Amino acid sequence: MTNEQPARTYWFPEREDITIYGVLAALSDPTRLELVRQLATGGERCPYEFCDVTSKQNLSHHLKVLREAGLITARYEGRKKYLSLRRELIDDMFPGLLAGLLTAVEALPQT
Amino acid sequence: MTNEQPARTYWFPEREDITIYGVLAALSDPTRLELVRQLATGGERCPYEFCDVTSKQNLSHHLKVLREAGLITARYEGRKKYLSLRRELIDDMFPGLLAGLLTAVEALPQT
DNA sequence: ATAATAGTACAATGGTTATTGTACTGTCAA
DNA sequence: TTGACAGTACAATAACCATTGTACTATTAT
Repeated sequence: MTNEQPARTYWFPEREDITIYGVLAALSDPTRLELVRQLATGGERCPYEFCDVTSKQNLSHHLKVLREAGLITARYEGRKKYLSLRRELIDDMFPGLLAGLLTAVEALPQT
Repeated sequence: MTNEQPARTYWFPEREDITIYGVLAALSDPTRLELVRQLATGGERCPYEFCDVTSKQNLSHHLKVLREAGLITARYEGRKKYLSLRRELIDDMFPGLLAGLLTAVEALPQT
């Protein structure tokens, strides 16, 4: 049988569902901050490209946290899944926040 | 007997002890974000001026978290204690972070 | 001295969360 | 069909944390 929809679909928060507390809490974890850093500097990524960051179960968990906080979105192309930062939205809601954060993260001693 | 020192002295982190993770974690709590907001907009404050934010024990706890994260410092003048943001240090280490954050917090629907 | 004020220390509790192991679904290549 | 790959769901555990209650210290005012 045919399935026109992507294999799995999730809930993504709208603008009014996103809070500064949720965003900050999502960003306050080293693993998630690293994911955000790579998405910010490298653009779209597939989840399996983050396998060196942590285990796949934990990766799935952290991606869920980032998604529910409103920080990332996903695009399905064929059978592949591409993650990306919701940069315009976050920059519009919290101007300077991501920029300042990424500047600080890039200046960290060890990548 | 005389006591030349302030009644209580604490450890305050130096620049090399301050991490982006600690700062973000400290800022990801609504209570602490409110304290930081008031310190940023109103300048120096005495702890008892925050009694309307939460209980004094909890206030003491959150101020400790903010202090150990490197976000605030204290000045003793006579018997009074004045809290303030370590604004120059944070702005130097994480440019744009506090500014973007405070912009977002000030834009929140309810203060 | 006594009471009031400002602040902290400590224990307890309930809730959250990061991590791991196991198991499952769906897709692709052989 | 079989196996490998990509990803998720769920349970369990351990750690962390926000909050509150009780008790304590130190200082000031009466």
